[in-house]
This record gives sequence, structure tokens and C-alpha cells, in this order.
Amino acid sequence: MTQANACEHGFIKASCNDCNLKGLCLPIALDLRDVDRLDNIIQRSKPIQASEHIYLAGDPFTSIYAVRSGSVKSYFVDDEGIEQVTGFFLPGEIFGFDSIGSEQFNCSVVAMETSSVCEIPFARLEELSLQISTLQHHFFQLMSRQIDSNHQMMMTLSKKNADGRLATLLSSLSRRYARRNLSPNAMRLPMSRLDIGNFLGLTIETVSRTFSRMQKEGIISVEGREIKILDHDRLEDICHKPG
Amino acid sequence: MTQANACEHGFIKASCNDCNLKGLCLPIALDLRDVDRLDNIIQRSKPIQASEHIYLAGDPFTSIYAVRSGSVKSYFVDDEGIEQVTGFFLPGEIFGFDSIGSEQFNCSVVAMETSSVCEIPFARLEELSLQISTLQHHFFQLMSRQIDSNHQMMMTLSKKNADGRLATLLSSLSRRYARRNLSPNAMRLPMSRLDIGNFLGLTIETVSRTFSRMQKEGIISVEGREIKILDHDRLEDICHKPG
DNA sequence: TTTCTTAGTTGATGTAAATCAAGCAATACA
DNA sequence: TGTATTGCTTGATTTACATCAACTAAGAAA
Repeated sequence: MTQANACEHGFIKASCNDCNLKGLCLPIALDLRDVDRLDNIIQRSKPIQASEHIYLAGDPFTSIYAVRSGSVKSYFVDDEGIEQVTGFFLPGEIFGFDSIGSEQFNCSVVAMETSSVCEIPFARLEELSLQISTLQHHFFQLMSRQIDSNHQMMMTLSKKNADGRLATLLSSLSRRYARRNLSPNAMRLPMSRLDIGNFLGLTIETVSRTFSRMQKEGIISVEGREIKILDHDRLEDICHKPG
Repeated sequence: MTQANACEHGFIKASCNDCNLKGLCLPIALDLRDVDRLDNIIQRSKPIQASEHIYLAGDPFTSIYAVRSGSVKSYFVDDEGIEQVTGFFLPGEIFGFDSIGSEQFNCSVVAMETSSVCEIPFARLEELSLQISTLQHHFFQLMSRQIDSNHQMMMTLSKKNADGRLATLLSSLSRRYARRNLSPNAMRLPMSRLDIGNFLGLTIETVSRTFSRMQKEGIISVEGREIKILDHDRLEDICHKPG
């Protein structure tokens, strides 16, 4: 990760052109001039500490965000106070799409470790999207993929057993690490067992037991949050095995 | 529902301006001239019979669709042949958003009863959206709301018991009927118990027993697919009761 | 140092929903 | 006319996961 420097305004001086995540959150096809125009509307945060919020459900919606470093989770709380984790976001991934249709944010987003984000004021992004057709197309695509990935999640929650759910999450994280040219075989999970259980509709005990079982079977190795995937093929099998 | 007439080209002669669903699938703020421009790119299907497909997963993606009459369900099948129903769509609702990010459709969509749909070629919609900013905004909003509604679904699947899941579906259908000025208290479900169970992550037996139980408790009345909601308050309670 | 707190693991028991099984009613079929 | 077939319901049994409970290890606080 390129280390960015804080400039006098308190924001981080950096450019999308220098950012090695460019291909993930922006269209690769965007030419330099257009990247600059986008650069001008984007605000880069100073580092956010673990468990600090980027925004809270109910805050007025003005911007969407990209993760620059670290990782965040989004969640909402229903009328009865029941919490639902709705997603984990890694560098290069964009969050806030669920709130474009509202005046306020529908979810809260909190840092799971020291992180930094790029804030993209949505009204200005819309203006730019009218002028840069690839940008409009790109954001339609990003939102579409999020809908598709939510559909996968519905399948996971409604059809898979505990093993399948956890394997599916590990496989997803592994693929997302690989996209950033990090090892798909070894990772430090940024989220707690409680977060994993909440996201997957399981209790923390079941998550723990499932990790242990998969370790005993030689599919993964587990040392707290350090996970190694020892047998990708069997992990994929478990993702798809009827449960 | 205004009855449209088939014209010589085999398509249905009708205009968005005449359609009483306009406020649902199109922005209300759109002026007549812009509606006409949209009208020109939209193709209206002749009636589709129950269990006929609008498209199949794997078909090349070129268009999104709006339901004009009847109702459809979307679903996909994973590697192991397990099916997941991902949504039910009623008149005025738009489907196909999940496939914008792909070359092919990710889901199949099938009519649950005799239905008709409006086909909106996506490339042309994108062009128009560059010219009509309210249109661009509208589609960002629609997609955003679909992401938000998927998040609600994740909560339903991961945190609610069978009662809560079924109550949540009934409540959602009731609200969507009401938006179209139909009774929120009496409805004929277009989908089978199997579809409901598949969507909610329950077996058909559990769906049936849950309907029976809610009927015995005087919350709803059930006669096959004819459902009456007798006590909205208690139905809402069940939606939110911890499960 | 000791004590407290937090995150995670493991075991024993309970339960909601799945599974297995039988049946009914309505429609299609021959 | 009787006979499948389909969609749904209801009952008996099983099971995967939740719940309750105890325990360990790692920091943080005193």
C-alpha cells in the first residue's frame, strides 16, 4: 500500500492516478483527464481507528465511499434492536450504494481495523456521470454486481448449512484478496467471530465449532484470526454441497 | 389495468403516458417530451402465459424489464442444481438489474400467471440517462432500493424464524399492493407454496404449517392462495419478534 | 503481581424446522 | 366414468443448530 502524506487541509494528499486500487473502484478505461476531474471531487480521510464509525444509520446521505486501506463492516439495527451485518468491505470496494434511494443512510459503517476511505459526494458524482459515459456505466455495473452478490448471499443463507456458509465466506474473501494480488491462501480475518456469525446467520459457538471441524479435516488451519486455506478444492466442494 | 391493443407489428400499442403504473417504474418528475423519448425505445410484449420464461440465465443480457401486468419470479440455479428464488415482481416493478454487470443474465425470470412486460434495451437507456439527468438519478435510486431491500432479506433469512419470515413476505406484498391502490387486506398470491418456501429458506411443509397456525390465531385467513390479513398489527409484531 | 475483561473454544442439552410419510381436493387425462 | 397428477395439508420422527454453561488465553487495569 502506497503511504499517502497528510497535507495542510487535514485531508490526505493523494491521487486516484497514484492509487494501486484504481482498477477496482474506477473503470480501467478512464483517461487521465477524467480521472483528474474525479480526483477533484473526492475527499480522502485521515486514518480511522478500529471501531470508529464512518457514518451512522440516520445520518444524512451525501456521499458514497471507497475503502482505501484497512476494512469496514456495514450493519443495520431493526425496530427490535436486532443487528444485521450486511457486508464486509476491503480496499478497492465501494460502500453506501444502499442509501442512494434515501435521504439518510440505511446502514451504519464501522472500521474493523485502522482504515482510510475516499469520500465521493454523490451529487457531484451524478453530475460527472452525465458527462463521462464510462463513469455512468461503471457505477451501474458496480451496483448491479452488488445486487448479484446479495442474491448469492440469499442462496447462502437460505440453502446452505453452517459448513457451507463459512466456506462460502472464506472463499469470497480469498478471491477478493487475490484480486489485489495478495495471497489467496493465507489471511488475517479483520472481523470477529461474532461479526462472522451475525453476517452468516449463525451463533458464535457454531462458527467456532465449524472452524475447528474444518481444521481437523485439514481443509484450513486456524490460529485465532489467522486462517490458511490448505485445500481450496475441498473448500469449494463444501460451498456447493447441499446442506 | 388499462387494456392495451395489439398493433400490426405484434407488439402492444401503448404509451408510458397512458400507463397507470407510471409513477412506479418512471420518475414522476419526467416531462411529456422525455417520456416520449423513453417510449420510443421501450418494447411491449404480448401476453406471456404462466410458466413461460421472459429470459433464461445465460441468455445474452441486453435489456431490463418492467412488469406491466401479472407477476413474475426470478431465480437462479447453482453448480449443484440447487435453485434459489431471488425475487417476486409485481406490476410497476423492474427486474434484470442484477445482470447489468454481466454479459449474460445471472437469473432466469418466469411468469407466475399470464403477464406482460415492457422491455427496456439497456444500452439505449444508458444513452438517454446521459441526456436526462432525472432518468439517471431515478435508475440509481431504483437500484439502490433493490440493494436495500436485499439487505432486509438478509436480515429476514439470517435472524427470523418461520413465522417472522412468512409474516415479512405477506407484509411486503400487502404494501406493494397498496402502492397500486389495491386492497392491502385481501390478495391472491401468484406464487406456489414451493416458491414461497424456496424464497424464504423453508420447506413447503413449514410454510403450510405456518399459514395454518397464523390462521388459527386469527391473524390471517387462508384459502389456498387467497389470503386475507385480519390483524395487521399482530402481523407486524410477528415480523419483528425475535426468532 | 493479581484481578478484570474480552475473544474464543468446547461440552451437554433443548428445540425449531427438516425429513419422512400419509392423506385430501381439484384439475387433467384416458 | 374412473385414474393419474399436482398443490397443499397434517402427523410422527429426526437432526442441525441454538442455548446454556464452563473453561482457556491474552490483554488491560489496579
